Amino acid sequence: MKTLTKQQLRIQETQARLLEAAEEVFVRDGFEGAQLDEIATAAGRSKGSVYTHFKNKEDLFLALFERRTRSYVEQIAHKIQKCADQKQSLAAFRQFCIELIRDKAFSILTLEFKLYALRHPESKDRFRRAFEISRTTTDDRLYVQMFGELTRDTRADDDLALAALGPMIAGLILESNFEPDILSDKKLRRILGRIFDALFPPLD
Amino acid sequence: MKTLTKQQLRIQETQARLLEAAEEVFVRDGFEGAQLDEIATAAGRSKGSVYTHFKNKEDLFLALFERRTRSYVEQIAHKIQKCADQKQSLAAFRQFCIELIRDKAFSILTLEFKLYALRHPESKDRFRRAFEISRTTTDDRLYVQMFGELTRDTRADDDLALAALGPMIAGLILESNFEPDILSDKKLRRILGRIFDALFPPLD
DNA sequence: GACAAATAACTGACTGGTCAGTATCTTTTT
DNA sequence: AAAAAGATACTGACCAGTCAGTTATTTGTC
Repeated sequence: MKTLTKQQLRIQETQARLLEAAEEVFVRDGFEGAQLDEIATAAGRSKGSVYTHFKNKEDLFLALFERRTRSYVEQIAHKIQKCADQKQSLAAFRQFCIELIRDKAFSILTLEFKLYALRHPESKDRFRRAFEISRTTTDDRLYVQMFGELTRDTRADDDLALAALGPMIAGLILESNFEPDILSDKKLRRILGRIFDALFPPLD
Repeated sequence: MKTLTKQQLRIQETQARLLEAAEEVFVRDGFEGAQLDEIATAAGRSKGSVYTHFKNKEDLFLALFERRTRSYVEQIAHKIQKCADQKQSLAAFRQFCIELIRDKAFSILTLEFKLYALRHPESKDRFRRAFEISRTTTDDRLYVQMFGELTRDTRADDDLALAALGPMIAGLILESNFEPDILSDKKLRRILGRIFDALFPPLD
């Protein structure tokens, strides 16, 4: 690892600060509602500085989402890789789902992001790529780790299960973040348990 | 039904037109992005006219959502009531879910609505009430119709099932509307089938 | 004629993006 | 080692465009 110059360090810090502040403001006010001035100020910089590091508001938004997504993908990949068998990795995955669901900021960001992408077809490709990060990376590793090579023949069914799991989690994210008093932690676990059992019946 | 004067008819028409136009624009551009001017023009009226019928932008948005929700609630309630037995009403409900999931405009509206409510605690109560319309009304009727009085003793489990069903559908709405090429109609039906079977196992 | 709906011009606050100038760090020259 | 030259992150004032909401006026119905 090569040492960074003072300037490079400063750049890194500025970008990190801007992204952190951006997350707070974007989550609170949404893309349209967020003001670059406020983000910059919260980051201890000026608005012009945002434009030194990012092309425009959208670019900042995208960078933020990519960073967050990448971080999550790395986390889950790391956890799954440490697991000894399929049962264990399935359990790890389930636990991970709960954490994901409980991450309110990320949930809102994702929603906001999807809505934005939907409404800006001209930049849809860039956004799609950001989502691909999570989909492709996790899916492949999960397949091998959770279902193993053994289940290749029943892959069609696993496909269905995975296809159902995504929406399921998205839905729980919605519900738990928007009506937190309705969906207690205990209930969330029970629901997830039931869903997992239904979608991934134990092999026999 | 009492006959309406010409003026009253005109008012009704104006409101209906405004709401229709509002739906189109709100769905396409989101709450912040939507412009009252465009809504009014699309409705064949002027912006000022919006303010004769609605308090402000938020009020228009809310009215729109309430109308749509109420309409859906009435539809499902009507369909379920026509069913002869529990099995039939469960099937009707499943079919209804598919229609709901495929209603892109309503899906986006709901999301936008939830995000708005989340960010405007001062009017959270009004919004909550709008959601209550669907929750309470459907839940109660569904209980009796789908599970009947017989299952009161196992109600705890049904509670869980219903609690899981909401998010599930919300998730499918998300997935199917934002990545339509991924979730085909056939797959959607299969997923729903699996979920329903898992959540509402046939009584024996 | 009274009253309310509809119009259209207007206002005022707001904000994304720009840019000329400054401060700070790095590289080159002597 | 010091100074000069170069590079670039950063600033902050500014502008042009936008848009929710208001108001004065007109139109149409009962």
